[in-house]
Amino acid sequence: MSVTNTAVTAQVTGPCGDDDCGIRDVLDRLGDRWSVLVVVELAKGVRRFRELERAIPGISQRMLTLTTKRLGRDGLVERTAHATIPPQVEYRLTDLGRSLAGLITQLADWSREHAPAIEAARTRWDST
Amino acid sequence: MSVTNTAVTAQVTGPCGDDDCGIRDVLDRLGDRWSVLVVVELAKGVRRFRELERAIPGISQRMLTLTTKRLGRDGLVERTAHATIPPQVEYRLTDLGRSLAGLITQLADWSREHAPAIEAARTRWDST
DNA sequence: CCGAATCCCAAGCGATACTG
DNA sequence: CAGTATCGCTTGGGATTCGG
Repeated sequence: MSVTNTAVTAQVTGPCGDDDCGIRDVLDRLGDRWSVLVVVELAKGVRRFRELERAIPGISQRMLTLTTKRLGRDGLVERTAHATIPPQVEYRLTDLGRSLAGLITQLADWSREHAPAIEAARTRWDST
Repeated sequence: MSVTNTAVTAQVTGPCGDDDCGIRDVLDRLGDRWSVLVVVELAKGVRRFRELERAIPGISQRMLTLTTKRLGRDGLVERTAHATIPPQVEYRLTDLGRSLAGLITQLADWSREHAPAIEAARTRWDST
C-alpha cells in the first residue's frame, strides 16, 4: 500500500508535529466494524465463541473468527481451546487488551453523554 | 499510564447488558480512514482547507471535503468561509470536538506506548 | 460447538478532470 | 484556493457450505 505520490514522503515531522501521531496504528487495528465490540464484551469477562456471537448482535461467524484472530495476533486477546466434545474455546483479554478496554470505555461514555448534542447538530445541519 | 490496571475495566457492563453500548455510534462517526486524523490536526488550532490537506499526507481533496462535511454535520467541526479572493475557509473544532480530541489523544498515547508490545506479539504469533 | 473456505455484492476510497 | 463530479478499483464483510 504505497502512497503513490513522490512528494508525500517529503516532510513527516516529529511524533506529532504535523503528522499522524500513533493514531493511524490504532485505527488500523480497531477501525473495523467489530474489533472494538469484541474487546468491550471481553472486558466483562471470559467468553466462549458462541457467547461472543450471541452477545454481539449482527456479527457473522466469519467476522467473529477473523476478529478474534487479529486481536489474538496483536496480543490483545488470548485464546484457550479445551479438547472436549463438543469443543470449547475461551477468549479473554490480555493485560494489554484490558489497558485498551479502559480507554474504549471512556469513548463509549463520551458517545452516550454527547449523543443528544450530536443529534441536535445533525438536525440543525439538515434543516438548513 | 500503567498496563495492568484490571480494576478500571472491571465494570463495563452498565447500560449495555448484552447490547452494543454507545460505542457503535462512535465507530460509525470516526471509524473511517480520515475523521480522526482531521480532528487531531484541528486540535492543534484553526486550519484552512489547504493546510489540512498538506498536514494529512495521503488524503485526497475529495475525502477531505467529505470528512470535514460529516464532522461539521455532527457538530464537531465549525466552518468559516471568508468571501475573499482567493477564497479562504477556516475549520476549527467546536467545544464538542475538543472534548473528543482529548480522548483521541489518549488513544494515540496508548498506541505509541504499546506499539512495541504489539509488534512483539505479532512476531511471536507469526513465528508459531 | 468451533471454525475454514468459497462466492459475491456494496461501501469506501483514490485518481482525475472540471467549476467558481 | 476551495470545492464538485465521475469513474473504477479495492476491500470489508454477509451468506452459505463444508470439515474437525
